[in-house]
Amino acid sequence: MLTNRQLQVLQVIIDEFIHSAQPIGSRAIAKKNEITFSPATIRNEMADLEEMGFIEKTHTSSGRVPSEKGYRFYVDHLISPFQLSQGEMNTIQRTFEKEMVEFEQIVQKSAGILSDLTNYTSIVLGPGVFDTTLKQIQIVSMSNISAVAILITNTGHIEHRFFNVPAGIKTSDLEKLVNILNDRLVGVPIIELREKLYGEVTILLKQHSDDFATTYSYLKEALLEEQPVKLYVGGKTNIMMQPEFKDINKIQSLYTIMEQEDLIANLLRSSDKGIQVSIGHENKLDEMQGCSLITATYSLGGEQMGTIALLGPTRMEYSRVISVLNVLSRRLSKTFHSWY
Amino acid sequence: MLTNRQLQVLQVIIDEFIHSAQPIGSRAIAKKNEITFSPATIRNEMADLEEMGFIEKTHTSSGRVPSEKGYRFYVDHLISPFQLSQGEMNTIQRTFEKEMVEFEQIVQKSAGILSDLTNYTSIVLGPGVFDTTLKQIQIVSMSNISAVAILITNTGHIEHRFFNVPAGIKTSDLEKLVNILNDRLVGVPIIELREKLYGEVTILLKQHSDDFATTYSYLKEALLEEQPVKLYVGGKTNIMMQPEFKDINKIQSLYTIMEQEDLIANLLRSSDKGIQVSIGHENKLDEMQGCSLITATYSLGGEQMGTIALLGPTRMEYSRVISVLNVLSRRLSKTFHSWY
DNA sequence: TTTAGCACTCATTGATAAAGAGTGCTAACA
DNA sequence: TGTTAGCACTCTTTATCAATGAGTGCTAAA
Repeated sequence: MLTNRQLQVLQVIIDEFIHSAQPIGSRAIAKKNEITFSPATIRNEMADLEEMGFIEKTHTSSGRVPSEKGYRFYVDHLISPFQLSQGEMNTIQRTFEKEMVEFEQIVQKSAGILSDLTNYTSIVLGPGVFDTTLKQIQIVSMSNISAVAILITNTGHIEHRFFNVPAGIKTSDLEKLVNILNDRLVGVPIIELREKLYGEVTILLKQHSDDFATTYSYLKEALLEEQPVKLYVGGKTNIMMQPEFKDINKIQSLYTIMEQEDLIANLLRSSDKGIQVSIGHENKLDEMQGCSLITATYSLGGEQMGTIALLGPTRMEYSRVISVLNVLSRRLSKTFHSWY
Repeated sequence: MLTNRQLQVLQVIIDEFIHSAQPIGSRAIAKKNEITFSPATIRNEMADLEEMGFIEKTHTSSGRVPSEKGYRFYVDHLISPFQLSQGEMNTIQRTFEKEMVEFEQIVQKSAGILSDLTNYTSIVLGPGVFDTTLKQIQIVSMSNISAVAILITNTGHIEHRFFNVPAGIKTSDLEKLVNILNDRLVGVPIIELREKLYGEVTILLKQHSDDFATTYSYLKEALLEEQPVKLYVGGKTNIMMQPEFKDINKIQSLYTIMEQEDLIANLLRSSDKGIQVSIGHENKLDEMQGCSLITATYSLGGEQMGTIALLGPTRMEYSRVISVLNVLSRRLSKTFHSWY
């Protein structure tokens, strides 16, 4: 549909605009080495490209700027694979070589790398409960009336929940309770926990004293509490360096939306496998107009575990960002794979 | 040193400026009810106040603006106690009434209240290790080569540290180890942990096998890891609403400094008991020029536990902020007191 | 001692002009 | 017939200038 020459022109416009953030005129395009035709010819092509909706003018006599449709086309057809420099690869390598035994830590580090390497804002969604199973439950009594349950999953994730204990419950009772729970629950996938706790285990505990049942009901509640999602954001201030965000109101609305972790977490969680690019209006959130969000998933044994993402202006270094995400998501998958 | 009339004028200037963020002229001052003298008189007084350094002009024929010295004087001598509205008191009350069993939770909520109530940015330093003692250590084996130690303090704070386990160590060995540790360490103040671990316990464990000693050395390292400080920041975007921060660079440098949690934590930790006000240059950090930081401490049984703070422009609603901090720090102290 | 009056200063605003970048169209060219 | 040079035109940006208005400092009168 597009002629070869139009493709060339479009590519130059977007490449240039991504780096300069300035509208590109026909003269500037003609100066490029790979362009062998005159500004007048380019103007004709640009008129066509504009008619097709790939580029826009900021005013009647301005140079051209890519439209969102233009970016979409660029991402789908024009970007060339980007090679990270040896130095950058080394940085990543070194970070992952450091012995890390903790899930959270590695995920957090990744957020840092992403934003440092791209100068955009990174968002990393920690591994979900997808195929994690319960490894152990422990209960520690804190006082006469309260105790804390500690949940440990096979992925090394640890959580604790406080709960109330009825008066008169002895430590030995708690121990008995925790033994029963461990008996029944170790190895159970987290997502099936609710079902087990309400079914099987409840029935089993019916045989015991009332106090026991009350304790269990408190504990059950604590165990089933929705845990706030873990979201790691890196390079939050990077966004302020982009000229399209020199306006404080834009920044403020973006920051405000980013503080709603649930929202962002859901956004990332629902992202499809592999690299996904959402440009401007393709994002559902109004606050993200003018932004692009690029996501990549990481996985363990084919099972999708979490998502890493970069947020920047629609005028984004797509090819660079995509390869950084690619490298890092593979790296993450590999690391997790080597653990389990 | 200052005449009554000068005090009055100074007070009006600062009060007004705090609310309008605009230089105040003599005419505007004369219009105030409590002012009974003419603009010309006020101009004379203002000239004097300026000479003494309490107020400044933005240019030769502008109205006056408080200087930092002016704010300092205002805070020390002029502010009148401020009463929170009944509604605001209720908000606080309601938040604290909700049953909260967790340290972190209550501290985090406090940060939220502070920023909501003042429209500034709140920073809350969670309770330090000051007089917390170890309640229990648990160890859970994660794989052949790694395990996790879980530390529980008497204040309900829970932490976990991963560590490597030499090949050949059995679960029963770990149990033995943890029993020894609990025997020796329960009730020990966290700040003495290092000493104990290196002294007494190391000696005690010398008797056991080499494997045991190796395991212990890994574990010891993990236990003594510096834990990153817990800092809760609320209403980060509030700062963007202040007209003095319409400049994106200023915002960026402030955000960047606030991301250095260690720095901020140290700043707060070193703050003196009670309410402390640092105005503009009184702050040590360059990035905080033009800002005021007001801190309040909360305590348990006379022992200082942590700090809550509000950060805003030097043009801050001091009287309101101070009373909010007062109310909240007392409330926090009270809550913690009722727990232990 | 206080205040009215007045000249003066400076920021802000709007209007106007000049410069410059870029376009679209037309006509000439290969 | 596709390509290009030329040119009139549009629109932004920047500078300059004048008018307005808020506010001051000083002087002299009350």
